[in-house]
Amino acid sequence: MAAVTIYDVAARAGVSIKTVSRVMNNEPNVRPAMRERVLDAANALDYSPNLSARSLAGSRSFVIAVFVDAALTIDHWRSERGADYLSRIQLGATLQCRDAGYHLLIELIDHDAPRVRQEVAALLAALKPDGVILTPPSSDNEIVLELLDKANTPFVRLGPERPDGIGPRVHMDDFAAAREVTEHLAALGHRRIGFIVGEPRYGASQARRAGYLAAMEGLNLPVSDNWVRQGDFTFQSGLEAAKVLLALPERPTAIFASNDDMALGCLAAAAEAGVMVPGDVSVAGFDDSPSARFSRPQLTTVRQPVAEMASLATRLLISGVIKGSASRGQVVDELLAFELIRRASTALPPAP
Amino acid sequence: MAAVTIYDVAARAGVSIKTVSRVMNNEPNVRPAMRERVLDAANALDYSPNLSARSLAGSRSFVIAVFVDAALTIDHWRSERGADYLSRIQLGATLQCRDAGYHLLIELIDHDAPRVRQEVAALLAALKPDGVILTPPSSDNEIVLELLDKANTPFVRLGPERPDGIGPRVHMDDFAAAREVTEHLAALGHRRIGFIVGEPRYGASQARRAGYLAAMEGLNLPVSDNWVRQGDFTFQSGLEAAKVLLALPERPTAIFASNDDMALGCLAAAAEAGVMVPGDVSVAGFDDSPSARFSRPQLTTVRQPVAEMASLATRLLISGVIKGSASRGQVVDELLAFELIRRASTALPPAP
DNA sequence: ATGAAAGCGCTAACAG
DNA sequence: CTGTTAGCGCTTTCAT
Repeated sequence: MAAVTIYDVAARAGVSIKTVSRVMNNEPNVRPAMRERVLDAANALDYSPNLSARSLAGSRSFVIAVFVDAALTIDHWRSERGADYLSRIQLGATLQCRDAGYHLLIELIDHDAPRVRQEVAALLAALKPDGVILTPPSSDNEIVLELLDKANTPFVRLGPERPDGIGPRVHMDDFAAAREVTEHLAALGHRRIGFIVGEPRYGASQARRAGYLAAMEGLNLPVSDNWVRQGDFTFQSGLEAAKVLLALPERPTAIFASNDDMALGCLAAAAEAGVMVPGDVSVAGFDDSPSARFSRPQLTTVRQPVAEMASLATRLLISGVIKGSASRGQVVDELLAFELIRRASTALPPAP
Repeated sequence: MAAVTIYDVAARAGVSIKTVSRVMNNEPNVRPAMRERVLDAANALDYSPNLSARSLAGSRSFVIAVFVDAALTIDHWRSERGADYLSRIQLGATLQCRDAGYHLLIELIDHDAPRVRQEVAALLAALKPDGVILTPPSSDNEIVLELLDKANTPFVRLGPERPDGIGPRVHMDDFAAAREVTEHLAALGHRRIGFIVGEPRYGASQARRAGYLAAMEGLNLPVSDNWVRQGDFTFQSGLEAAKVLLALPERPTAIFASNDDMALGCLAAAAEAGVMVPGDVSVAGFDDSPSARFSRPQLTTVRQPVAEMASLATRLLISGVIKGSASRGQVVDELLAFELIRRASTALPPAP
């Protein structure tokens, strides 16, 4: 059962291995008749080129790697909640890879361990991936960006993330999305709108807060420092922040949490406090996670085009549009549209 | 920026490349002092062996592949519900791989397309993975099993699945679990217990039904054909089956659905029909999916040790306990424990 | 348009 | 214990 190699195909087709190689790689300079003959031989033998050999000899590995934060991802997997972000990435990226004969590798990286440098360098040296997709917060990790650049490995930074830093980005406009949520609440008649900030390590957290503040200012609505609470994207932090907000003497009639998990925490806090949602207070989230639809009431939130971003990133990488450090001059900055999803958790404020 | 190779390390350490190879692979027959010197050189140069070269030259590829059904997985990803099974697999398998310097590849395979044979053969030829983890329903696909065996690729069949067929298995006892759920309902006082069967293509479906029937018989409880409805593991099928069950003249006081999605369908059907859960009818599911905890009331269900199964399978593969077709004689059959999770959806039957 | 030769970076099978 | 010599299966480069 020795594996069938390019030599077997060449022998059967009566050509040189180079010709077989040409055919397998769709290179030019092969007469149609010849190509046909080689293809027939390959089919008859069930030939499939060995990836390692191709990768070793050539410049392509047919592997796209996705770098995700280890601690975060494991946490999400363990909690069986929130693994949703990675699932969407996998959906978008895997399908593209499949169509192009590529393989997708999810790699956990210890985003802020002292050994990131070594870990990532080793990964790149060992795998030599044809492209890397960076997810937040690695999209903003300068060490990672530097190593990718040095290794001349094409990569795409998946947003949201800080606008600075090198490299191609595929992202969405968190600022605009947060502004739109806030304006939606204002349009319903809310004037006292509370906000729960996300984990500060994420670029998205700042962007969303800025969007909220910009909307409030644009609408000439007052913003009290008391109404802006710090959270960290967890259910628990949302619950605690909401507790404080709901206990305020002049409490907000609406709370906008920077993500769905925290918004669910708000719902829980409201239930505990005997406050009706949306009767007494409206709650909006961000992400459109699956749980946003299982909650009672269902959450008004923002759908992020995560699968679409991953899909686009993968296509850019595979197509060769992005070419490693060679493309540093060239700017790739794709902005994808979000969508405000209005559900039952936001409604008119209570009559005064 | 040429990549650093084994020659660079050998030169710096003043030894032959073979010695470097020995050190990198933890082979014996290297004096500690020598090993130290090589390690120092490797570190100084940030050397990391090229995976493709190792794979091409040697017998190991440091890749473990997980075969999942394409249609099913894409569907789960799209619906953003149920992707949970794959997430748990990834949790268990990825962590083990990471610890051992292996990489995990999730491969979608078109389980019942005419081209499975070619698709899987190509995958094995191209990747030469050190091991393959088969998930249901691929665990039962004879073509896949045959190809794996022929390619001499070690593999583990993740259960539940049919007991027949070759190869090592890591699974849980669906029969016993279903029996336990049924007995739990009976212990609460239920005598008329309905059952919703799962998608027939899954071995688990039969096993769970058998467990239900065995429990009923063992308890001398009547089983009416009317109480056993066919479903297909979807919410919708659970909803429809439950509608029928609830409309029965002498309707069951408890419904045991073969998975959580269908159980959620039951909850929806009950709500529609104005039937209280668990006041009027108890509902139990199977899987302990995340949504089982978001539902109202929360579902009584069975927790499957999916991550543990994947973790064990990965360890078996990496450790070399399972050795491809060479091990066909040797029986590996690991049975992992499930857990009945009692939540609010099951309670005493209504007073007659 | 096709082919021959020379590696890619590593491990395997021997030699010493 | 350490080193030498061949490949692994493919792509590259350079002839033809």
